[in-house]
Amino acid sequence: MENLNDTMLYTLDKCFRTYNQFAQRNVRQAGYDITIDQWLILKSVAENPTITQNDISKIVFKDNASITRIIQLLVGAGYLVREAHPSDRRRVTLTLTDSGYQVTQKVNEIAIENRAKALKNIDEKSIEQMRQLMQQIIANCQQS
Amino acid sequence: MENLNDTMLYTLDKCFRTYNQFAQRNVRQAGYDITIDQWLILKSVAENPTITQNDISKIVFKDNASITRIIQLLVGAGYLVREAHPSDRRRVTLTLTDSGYQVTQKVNEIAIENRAKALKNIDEKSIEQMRQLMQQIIANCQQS
DNA sequence: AAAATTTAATTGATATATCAATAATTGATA
DNA sequence: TATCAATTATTGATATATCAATTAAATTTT
Repeated sequence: MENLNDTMLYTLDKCFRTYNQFAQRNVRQAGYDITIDQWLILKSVAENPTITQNDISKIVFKDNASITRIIQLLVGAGYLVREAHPSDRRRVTLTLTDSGYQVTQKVNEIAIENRAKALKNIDEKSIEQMRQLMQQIIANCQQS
Repeated sequence: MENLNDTMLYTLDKCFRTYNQFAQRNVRQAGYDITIDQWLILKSVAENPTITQNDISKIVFKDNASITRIIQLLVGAGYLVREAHPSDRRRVTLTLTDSGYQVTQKVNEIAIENRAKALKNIDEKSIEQMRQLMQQIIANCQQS
């Protein structure tokens, strides 16, 4: 059996987890009681007010059921309002409350700092190369 | 607010999740009722029989508590045996059962195929570059 | 229009992630 | 050696992930 450490995908796993933990820690230390995942959903709604939960699940690459539950928490926290969709009653209309909007903005600032710190000392070209490589991996996994 | 899609770390998230879902699907479709996370722990024990749960948590980059719970499931499934450590009673000695060893081997074969499929059409040099870049990101996140 | 299909969202069950608190033991030190 | 500190693992509480099943509504087909 080859060594776990040798594989690129092991490093991908580690990189993802390390960054997530790092980003979450910074948000919490700044005094915001919200998870990165919750923020991503608020952000999606802020950027597209007519978005559906299905759309969100595709954007943040999660299961539909997860989105439902995270949104329940966000409604409970007073960051989001759920209303019936006017023309399609299967759907739900999501709206940010004032405090939801505030938090989204503030955490967004922290997220930008996080990215800058995580990508420190890495040049643009390398980042773009890595992005393309990851797109290729994504495509490979979606085909086979 | 910039677009979610623009960021490299969004792609990292997507790549990680896509690969994980892909790998898990292939293991399940091959008829094995085990998660990738469970397999990683079995593999760690197979490769190092004197390993502690703390060590495992570092290797697979997870919380200690998660490891405890995954191991409980693996013991319940008959893949692992837990015994008291002879000299240090805080520790636990983990041993693979026969069936645990079988499953570890079989899933390992699938994992190798998964990697090959995921990294198809990507040359060695690019993979190595990406690995180094991710190491840099990991280092950046661990410092700041 | 009635029936069948598709779509949007929810729920149940179980697995995993994370933080905080705790228990038990061992190691270090005064 | 008695105390304090560090280590190893567990547990509780809560959040998220995933699959499967379900509900309700809209769309398509017959």
